[in-house]
Amino acid sequence: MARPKVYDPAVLGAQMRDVFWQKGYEGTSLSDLVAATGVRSGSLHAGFGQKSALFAAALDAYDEAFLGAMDVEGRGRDRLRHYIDLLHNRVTTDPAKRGCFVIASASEIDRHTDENREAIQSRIRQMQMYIENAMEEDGVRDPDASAAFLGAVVSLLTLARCNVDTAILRGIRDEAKRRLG
Amino acid sequence: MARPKVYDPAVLGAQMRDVFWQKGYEGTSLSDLVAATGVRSGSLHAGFGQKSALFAAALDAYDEAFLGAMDVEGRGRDRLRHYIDLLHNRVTTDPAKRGCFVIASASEIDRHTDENREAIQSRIRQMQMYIENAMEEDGVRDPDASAAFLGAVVSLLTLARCNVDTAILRGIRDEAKRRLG
DNA sequence: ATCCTTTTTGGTTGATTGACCAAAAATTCT
DNA sequence: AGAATTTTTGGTCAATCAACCAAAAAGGAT
Repeated sequence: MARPKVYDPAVLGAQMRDVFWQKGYEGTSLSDLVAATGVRSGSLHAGFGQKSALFAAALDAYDEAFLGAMDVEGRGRDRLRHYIDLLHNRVTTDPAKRGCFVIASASEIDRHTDENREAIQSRIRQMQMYIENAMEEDGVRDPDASAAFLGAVVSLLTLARCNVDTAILRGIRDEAKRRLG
Repeated sequence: MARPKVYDPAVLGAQMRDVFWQKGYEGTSLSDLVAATGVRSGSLHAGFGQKSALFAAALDAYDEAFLGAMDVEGRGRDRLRHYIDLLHNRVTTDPAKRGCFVIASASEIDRHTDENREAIQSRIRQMQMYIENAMEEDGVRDPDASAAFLGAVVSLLTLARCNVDTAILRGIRDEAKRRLG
């Protein structure tokens, strides 16, 4: 009884995610989004809301890549070893060197709305809990080791954008695995 | 034989540094800079050049805080232990939670000019060499340990902005020191 | 005191930004 | 076919952006 949407909100979210991912929040304009999606600004506003809502949708579309990727095989610290291998591999083979959308967004967290700020921080907290839970599968509760592992993930994803020597990224990965015992 | 500058370029650089530091590169406008410095945009352009040159000056004004702070007492890995203590302390007591200007700039590195991109990366490289040199003072050459320490610094400075549990920041600091032996 | 040089002022520029809206188009249901 | 409903189109809107410039102001040198 109504005109159907011509775009798929899910693929639209993914397209916007890629733009925000590469250009940052302030760095992407509405017209950037229009150019990347082929959807006019009027439709974007009607379908989602203002810019901050577009970003929220982009963040949702990223979950599969960041938190979803944590569903990796193994148990306990084995899963963490596989996870950081996966991250390192993904990050070093990305020709665009985009690093991680969440971490990049965290670095410009001041410029987000309260709502999106919370959404970003929540994802980092989820990462922290994922790490702690994985270690507890081995009966290990070591807050400092968890923090160090989270730090390794964060630094890996940050430095991936910076053209640093690849030996550094490898070193961070290997040390993180070594520390797990 | 000419009208003297009414502003001190050094303090002007420091003022601009603080604005860029808090708001990011794209996030700060010329009028932000004018408001913070009291110097009109015409003078800024005449004295420095376009926006990217203003940022370069701000980056220079930061060196004392980032690389200059590495002149901490001790030798070898002792110096690294003091350094990360200093960083942790500085970062956790900053009410504005600004983290590190260089790391924050690295996260939006795509949006900088080639020149500033290089300036940012160069500072990270300097940090890496500082770490390696410090370890070599103890006769230790351990690229993975250096990478891990650099990772700890980067993650500490990144997460400092994100309202994460302070225990995480402490954990990252302590693990970095522990790994040094 | 007057010239000379440089800084500063105060403004304009054209482009771009995010936000919004009314009218046209598209589709399903009756 | 026509009514109802939603999306899309294409545009406007004020605000802001970075960049630049001519003229006024401020000294130091002579």
